[in-house]
Amino acid sequence: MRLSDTIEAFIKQMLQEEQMEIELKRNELAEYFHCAPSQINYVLATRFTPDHGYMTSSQRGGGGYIRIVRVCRSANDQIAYLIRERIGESLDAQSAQVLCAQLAESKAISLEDARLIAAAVSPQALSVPIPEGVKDAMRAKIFKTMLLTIARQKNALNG
Amino acid sequence: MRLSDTIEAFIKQMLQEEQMEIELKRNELAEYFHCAPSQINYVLATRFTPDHGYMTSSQRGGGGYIRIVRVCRSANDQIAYLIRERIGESLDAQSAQVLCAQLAESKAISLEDARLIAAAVSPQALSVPIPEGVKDAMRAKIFKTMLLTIARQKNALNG
DNA sequence: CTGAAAAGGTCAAAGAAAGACAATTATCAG
DNA sequence: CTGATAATTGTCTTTCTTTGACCTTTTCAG
Repeated sequence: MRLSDTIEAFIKQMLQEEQMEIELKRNELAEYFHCAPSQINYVLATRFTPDHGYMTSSQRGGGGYIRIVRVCRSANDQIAYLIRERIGESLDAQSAQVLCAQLAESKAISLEDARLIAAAVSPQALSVPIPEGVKDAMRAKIFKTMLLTIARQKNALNG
Repeated sequence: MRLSDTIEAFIKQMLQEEQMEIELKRNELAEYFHCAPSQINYVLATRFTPDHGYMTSSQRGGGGYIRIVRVCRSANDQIAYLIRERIGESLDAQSAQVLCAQLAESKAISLEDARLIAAAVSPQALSVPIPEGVKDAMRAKIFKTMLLTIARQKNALNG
């Protein structure tokens, strides 16, 4: 297993046990995992972004820290945000995958539905010879169309 | 016996003994069989495609891997038939709709899943400026990829 | 006030896989 | 025998991870 994954898991563990908000010392954590301090930044940059459902902030100098907050939205808000603001006209493959994972993890949609969206917009599913930019545009449309469909189906149940 | 066949058999052996899902190192496997690493890609591309009932994914970089998931299907399964025979390389919008309706009607998949597929391959979702023929090719791929995902989820429940 | 110490940030380079694809070689049907 | 198809190899590219050198901000002692 990669070090980055281990660190990611460690941080998520902390977030589960404690609560939605933790504070950590970059140097201590780096020391603990015997890695360069900037490795911590790498983990945050690749696994704790807003797309992943986290906000981070930090303070330098004596007594400095890194704060990680888990963002919590209702399922409806989250879906609406994605459709109206986040996705837009273009979505690359990697972001799509991250967003699907996040939707499932936050229980905004079921894991099964998340996998279905991920499958539909995966590079494999879209592997025809057209420019990458066009694929991103199509990915955005497919993603939004499917999200809308899921939202409608959810509402049909609840009323 | 050709090397490719040996590698194919080896991977299938792993998939039977372990479970439906394995992870392997491309370089290790290539080393083991004394062949070029790209040979592994060849085997995957020719023998572990969606049409064969497999899904593959991979990760590059340090700690990279190739993951292969077998979607166990009974030969007479309607989903398997669609993936292997019916859909093929190209599927127009109208046929896609009909197929979705039939799948739901015959209870091969749930109504919700049928609607999701229909949404994903609808003209609306695919409305970007590319030739109609390319869209049909893409529709076929999306359809098959999603069906395979559903099949996998179904038999994850049963065992 | 000021400068050293204590954080954390940035960025680029090195390393570690896997992917793409062209070129070559083997096999096989006719 | 020959042309087509399949298999094999090699080379170059892309992606992800890890490290390290250098930069900026903040605090705090004197």
